[in-house]
Amino acid sequence: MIDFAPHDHDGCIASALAAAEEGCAARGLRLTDARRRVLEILLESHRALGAYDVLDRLRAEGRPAQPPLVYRALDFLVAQGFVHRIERLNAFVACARPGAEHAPAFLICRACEAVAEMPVAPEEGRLGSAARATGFALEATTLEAEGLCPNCRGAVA
Amino acid sequence: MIDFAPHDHDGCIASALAAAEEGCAARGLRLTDARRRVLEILLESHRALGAYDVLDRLRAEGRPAQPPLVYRALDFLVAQGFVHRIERLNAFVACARPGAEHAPAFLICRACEAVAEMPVAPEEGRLGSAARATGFALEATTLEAEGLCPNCRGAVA
DNA sequence: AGGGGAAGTGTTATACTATATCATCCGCTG
DNA sequence: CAGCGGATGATATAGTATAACACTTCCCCT
Ligand SMILES: [Zn+2]
Ligand SMILES: [Zn+2]
Ligand SMILES: [Zn+2]
Ligand SMILES: [Zn+2]
Repeated sequence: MIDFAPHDHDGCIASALAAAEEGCAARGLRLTDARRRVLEILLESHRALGAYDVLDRLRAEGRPAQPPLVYRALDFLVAQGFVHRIERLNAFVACARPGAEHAPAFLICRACEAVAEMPVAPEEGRLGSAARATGFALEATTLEAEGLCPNCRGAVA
Repeated sequence: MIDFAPHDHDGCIASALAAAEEGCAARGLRLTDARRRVLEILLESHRALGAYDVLDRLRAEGRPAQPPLVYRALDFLVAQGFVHRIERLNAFVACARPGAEHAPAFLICRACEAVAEMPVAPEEGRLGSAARATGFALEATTLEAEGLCPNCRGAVA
């Protein structure tokens, strides 16, 4: 999802799952049932879900599950780049560009809670040059913005 | 602290406290004892402290205190811009430029946990233009990077 | 001085987020 | 089928944050 526009979401889900399958196969890793189901739950919407939201959905569909199951699955999916963690929300969102190397940035709507993943390269911005200037070795960056998405901008007073 | 270099830290503390006093006076707000003490604790180091770290220090100096006291003080200090929240760490750090309008970015050393506040303007970077392009109304941005500071870069194997 | 409202604090309880630990199971390889 | 490593089950606990309500303090107005 490059912005907040409607799109072929079924295809969106299918291609993300396919990318995850391929990525795991290529790296000799297993997209187990639990991991796959957690990814599917996150893919259902372009919103960030808390680990316990995911847990609730697993339980709602009849799977007994405990927090560690969810956190293990999320850790795996994040490590493989199929899911991103949203630090501002302590929550998780499915990657909109699985497979491609990318350093994502996020636009988070505070009204509808939609999350859009934008393709940026933070290490090439001012932070990167500032880091280089001070001798800081960048390893991971978080770039998140909160505000109102185009859809909610009109709806809210 | 613009980078990880040594500096006149006593002066650093004094000027930050003075800026907080002035800012409160100018806005008709009260820098109460609790708020001031929490700010002082954060100013002691250029590191991010968790709310419960602050709580422990308050208690260590003989003040009975409960979590809400600390969170209220932190909320106030963050709202006034005297303290910043570090989302990646669920922790708080004293502002290095109190008084000045700024949209801060942070470099966080994963070895010594020092936090440097860098002056950047995220809304002018690619995220800003991407947001504008999609009609997203930016309200707050988080820009944080983790890595190794110059001091720890050599020290770690 | 006294009344009264807003802001701040005290206190208890609880919600939400995340991990440690150890036992067990499953899938693969030799 | 024995053995190994990764994955899951299960229980407990650690760490982060807020709700709710009582009480106090400050400040302004009379
Ligand atoms: Zn979609
Ligand atoms: Zn929205
Ligand atoms: Zn200093
Ligand atoms: Zn360091």
